[in-house]
Amino acid sequence: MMIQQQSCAFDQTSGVRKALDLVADKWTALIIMALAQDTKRYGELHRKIDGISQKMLTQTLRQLEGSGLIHRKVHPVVPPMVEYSLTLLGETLVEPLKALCSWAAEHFHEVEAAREQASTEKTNPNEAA
Amino acid sequence: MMIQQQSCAFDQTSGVRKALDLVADKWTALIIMALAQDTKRYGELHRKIDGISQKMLTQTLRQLEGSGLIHRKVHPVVPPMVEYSLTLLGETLVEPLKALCSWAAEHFHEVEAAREQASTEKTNPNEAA
DNA sequence: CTGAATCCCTTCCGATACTG
DNA sequence: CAGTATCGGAAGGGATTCAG
Repeated sequence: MMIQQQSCAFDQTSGVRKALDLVADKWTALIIMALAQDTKRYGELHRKIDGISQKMLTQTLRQLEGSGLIHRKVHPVVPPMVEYSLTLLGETLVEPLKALCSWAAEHFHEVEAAREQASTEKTNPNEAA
Repeated sequence: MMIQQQSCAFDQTSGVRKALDLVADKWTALIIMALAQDTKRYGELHRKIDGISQKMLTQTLRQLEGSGLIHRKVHPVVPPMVEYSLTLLGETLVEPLKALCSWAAEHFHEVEAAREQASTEKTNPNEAA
């Protein structure tokens, strides 16, 4: 086992990995973005993100809470009511995330076009002649 | 099957998903960031990222090439030499990615502190008294 | 050097059922 | 409503081997 050290955060892998491991959870960013607008209840998140299962929602929520990015407020009422909101730390993540989403909104057409072209080239190799 | 439409890209899930599906590959962002500096050969990337296997490197490289984010230039020499570089489209992704990495560099201490505290609270529940 | 292909183990994650 | 527990398929990804 070796310890590798680097000075610049995005010059090497370590800093990048820490960011991605947090965000690349496929659901993490969705939840952050959903909560960026306002506080939401468990069911609201479940309905809003919709593709997510209870398992993944709860699991990701727990992880985000443990990482200090969201706050979980339990209201002692019946039926149970739990509200999730971003912490101050969580709010700082919204900006970079929005930057990424803006990029996607702006360029995903080009990405899909490139993919289309890549498929076409595989199908019709004579194009390259 | 239902079609859900939204006006704002990061208001709903679809736009966010497209961005994350591209970046959340655990290796994709690393490669983009590695190439952000300059053109690199296969072996250089392999050495620089280092945690990656040949399989994942090649696989991710192919995917990025197919998405039009990187360019693959084969030099007809022996031994073989292949250089990878960002396309113009790929370069547009660097900015948002750096934003994310900057966030990580700036806040990952807080995240780890929160995680530490979360573990402590589980171990010592009497803290909350 | 660059890469393809296989094996195989691990993790992810969705579906389902159950609880306070 | 807001979870927890378990099962099982699917996918991710590492190690190894072979090839041009």
